[in-house]
Amino acid sequence: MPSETVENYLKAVFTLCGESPAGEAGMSRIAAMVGVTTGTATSMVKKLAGAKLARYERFGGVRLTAKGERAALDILRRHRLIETFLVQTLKLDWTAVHAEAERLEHAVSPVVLEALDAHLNHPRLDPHGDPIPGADGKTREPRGVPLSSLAQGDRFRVVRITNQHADFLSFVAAHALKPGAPGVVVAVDPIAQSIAVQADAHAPVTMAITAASRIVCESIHR
Amino acid sequence: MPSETVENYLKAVFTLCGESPAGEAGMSRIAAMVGVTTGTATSMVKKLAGAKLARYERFGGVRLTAKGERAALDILRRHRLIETFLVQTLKLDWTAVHAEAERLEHAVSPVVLEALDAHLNHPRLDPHGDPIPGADGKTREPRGVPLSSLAQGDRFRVVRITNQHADFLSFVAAHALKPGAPGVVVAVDPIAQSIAVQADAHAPVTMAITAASRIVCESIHR
DNA sequence: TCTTGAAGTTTGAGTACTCAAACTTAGTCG
DNA sequence: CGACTAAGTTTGAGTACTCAAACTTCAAGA
Repeated sequence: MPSETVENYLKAVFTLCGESPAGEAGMSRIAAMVGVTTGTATSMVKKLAGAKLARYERFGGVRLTAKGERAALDILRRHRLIETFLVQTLKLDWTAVHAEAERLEHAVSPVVLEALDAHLNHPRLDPHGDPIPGADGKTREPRGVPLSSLAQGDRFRVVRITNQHADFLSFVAAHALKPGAPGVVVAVDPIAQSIAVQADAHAPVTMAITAASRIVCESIHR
Repeated sequence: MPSETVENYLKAVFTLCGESPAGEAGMSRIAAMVGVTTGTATSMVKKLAGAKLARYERFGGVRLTAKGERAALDILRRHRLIETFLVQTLKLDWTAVHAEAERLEHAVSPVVLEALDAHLNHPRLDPHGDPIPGADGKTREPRGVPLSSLAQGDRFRVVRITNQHADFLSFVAAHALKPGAPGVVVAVDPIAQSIAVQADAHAPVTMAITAASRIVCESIHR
């Protein structure tokens, strides 16, 4: 059973691989995500490789093995199920549960996890719209495109927020852009690299394209 | 904020002090409860003393300071609230939740804890009948006497089980002696050091006086 | 009083993780 | 090409916790 520390590295490598086009994670990004120096990350990645959880060679990128990926999906399942529980059952604030789940995910046993899953009625999405992997590790990615790819006048519905920072989530919530919310693209300014959007019955807000890329939407054709 | 390890020592010292007539905890018992060697316990107790959480002198007993006691009660609150949650909300088995709570108690933040407390409607007893300390650390001990102190023919109601071992709890459950259950003392044999009891509408069972001392009851006068 | 055994303490070493700082590698730009 | 830089690696040391084993203390009993 991997240690809490190893689990955190696994999660970091997994998400970074998912975000990078090459499907590889760089050392400095891993270090930043886990919150350690790059030296520490290097030695821990070696450890992951030693445990056959990751593939890695000196000065090359890091990627998970099938075994490592399976472990990462298990952690993700725990994390997202806990987030769902905290919001749905305990009524905690949507923007605060990520940090809480981060601590709890290492302490829930399989028994508690499955009981939680049953209690919540086997949810498939967490409060941020992220898919919850099944007990078998299978995940169904919700389809959608980044808000940043839409054009002026496009109508959309938010399906997912892919940046868990509390500040960003508060921003999203403040402008009524939570998963499920419908809205419209008011303007796109390629020079300023910004996009203005408006959730139904809310004031419009302008944000950078980079920020909008973290809000995943499906377009509404009417 | 005390580490997970320190929290475990605190809990051990607290319970042992509560159980001992002198109100002191011995090193070997602390070590056994935490699951380390006595040498390790000695050095950790020194650390507790250094942090003003415990009072201790070489070859003397260990006891908690007011600060240490406050911390221990906080951990106990977390532990018992979590146990209550696991049984009441997640419908987990009464006999299995102790171990689960042991892992989770170190990972719940004050915010989650209070949300849990509200969700459960501020319970005052956990599934074993143990009192749940308030957020202020105040505890109301349920009154009762050990089953072992009753005499033949005495009718009683179980109020609390003070041995959390899964085996013991299963035994208790198998004979319908869970907290709240009414019963009667069938026989007491001082020579064999045993006591025979019978829960209403169940078969009688004979157990050692030592075992019966872990079942706390209130007698029923009718 | 002397011995003995149980309980407690100390020491030295090991594991898991961390950092700072010196160093290597690989790619980029003048 | 050669120098610079960003990224990655290595080293040496430190923290928190652990054990095994040698040692000390204390309280009895012979």
